[in-house]
Amino acid sequence: MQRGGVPEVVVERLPLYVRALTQLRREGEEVVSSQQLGERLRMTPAQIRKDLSYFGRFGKQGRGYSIGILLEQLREILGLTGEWRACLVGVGRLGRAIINYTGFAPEGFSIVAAFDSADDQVGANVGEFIVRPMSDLGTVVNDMGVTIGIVAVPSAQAQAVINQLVENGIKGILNYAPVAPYVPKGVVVRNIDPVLSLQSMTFYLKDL
Amino acid sequence: MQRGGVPEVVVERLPLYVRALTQLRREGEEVVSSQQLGERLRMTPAQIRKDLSYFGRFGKQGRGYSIGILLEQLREILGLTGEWRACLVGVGRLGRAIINYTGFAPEGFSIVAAFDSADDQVGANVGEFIVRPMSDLGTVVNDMGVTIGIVAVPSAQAQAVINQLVENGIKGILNYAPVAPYVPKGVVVRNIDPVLSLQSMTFYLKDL
DNA sequence: AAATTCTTGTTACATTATTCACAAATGCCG
DNA sequence: CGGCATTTGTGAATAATGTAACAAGAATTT
Repeated sequence: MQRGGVPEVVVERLPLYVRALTQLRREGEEVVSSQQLGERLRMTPAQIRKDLSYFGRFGKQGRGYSIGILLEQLREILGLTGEWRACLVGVGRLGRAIINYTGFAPEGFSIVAAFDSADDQVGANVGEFIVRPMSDLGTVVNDMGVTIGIVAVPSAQAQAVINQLVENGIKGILNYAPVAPYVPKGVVVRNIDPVLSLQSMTFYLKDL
Repeated sequence: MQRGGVPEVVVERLPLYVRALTQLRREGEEVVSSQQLGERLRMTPAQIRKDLSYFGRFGKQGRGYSIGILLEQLREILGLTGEWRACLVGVGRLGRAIINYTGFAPEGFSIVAAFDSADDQVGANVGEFIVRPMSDLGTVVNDMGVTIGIVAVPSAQAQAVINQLVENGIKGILNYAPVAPYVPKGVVVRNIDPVLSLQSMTFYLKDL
């Protein structure tokens, strides 16, 4: 349990609601019940109602939730109303793929600079960016209002890079390196690690 | 070593142990205590011991765990002793990045075929593969012993693709599309969704 | 070889998360 | 309008997960 008494598991489900509601709205719906939302997301209506109740009372008995209103509220709660600026560190294959990934921008996350700790990458053109040296980090973070760092460096360098990001004021880290990084309290980390996912999957597959 | 009765959260932590132990072994260590392992992974020693106790008794009092033995046991438990063959569906930008990702092979996961549902991609050369039409799926799954499907298609097509994979006998799905797919019981899904990760991160960043 | 220090595996306890169940609203139908 | 069908928000009950505590075994020291 963290911030304002809202359990972290609950916070992690809110984006799911945002996504489902967005889709429903695109489909022309205006109202949705916890029942319907639950069917779509394959979770119990009770859980949805309970989750939402941590933040307020958004529904109407006998009717459900106004999609527009709930969506707006959730986006506000999650801090998704503005633009979030991120910098990428590591422009190897993975980093290049991340730069070219078109899924971030529509959700309000923009990559505004690319760094690499290897000298032979610095100065190179990647996507629309010129790769910068790590020594530029402080300036870029301050000047461009960067709050999120995306880490796509080899695991051996990941912790060092993350330390540098944190020292330069980065508050959120999206880590693609296969390590469990240490960060001081107040810095938020999310790990993206498909190998771990596969390795727990095989437990269930192994003698099917 | 029974599967029924082991909490899923525990199974999801085992790969973390495997990774930490592998690293320790590379560093030349032979023995590790739950205390040391806990420091490395930033979790309590009690949790590690409890997790392991679901599967057997691997440690020695007063000494700790033999890294070699524990590693071997965990790899066995997770089904990581052999090679797992996967096919990729979707050879857009994301799919191409996945094909070229070098992190899977060393862990025993190999991509052995690439598909696309768009006709204009079929026949194209991607990495070392010639992109196949979805109609080849059944044959490939059978002939090449593919058990895992990696989905990297636009979200609108994801569910349909997943249905096809399941119909053709795929048992595990690594889904990169931003949807929560429906699969019948017995099929295991893991979702990779960096946008969701960012969207829950911002909750904690929004008024820092 | 006794005392001391470690460290496991496990049981008991504490905390966290999910589901249930129902009063109170709301809308709809005839 | 009255009755019926919905559906929320929530407190209580249940289930799941995590932590602490400790007896017992093993290594190390004296």
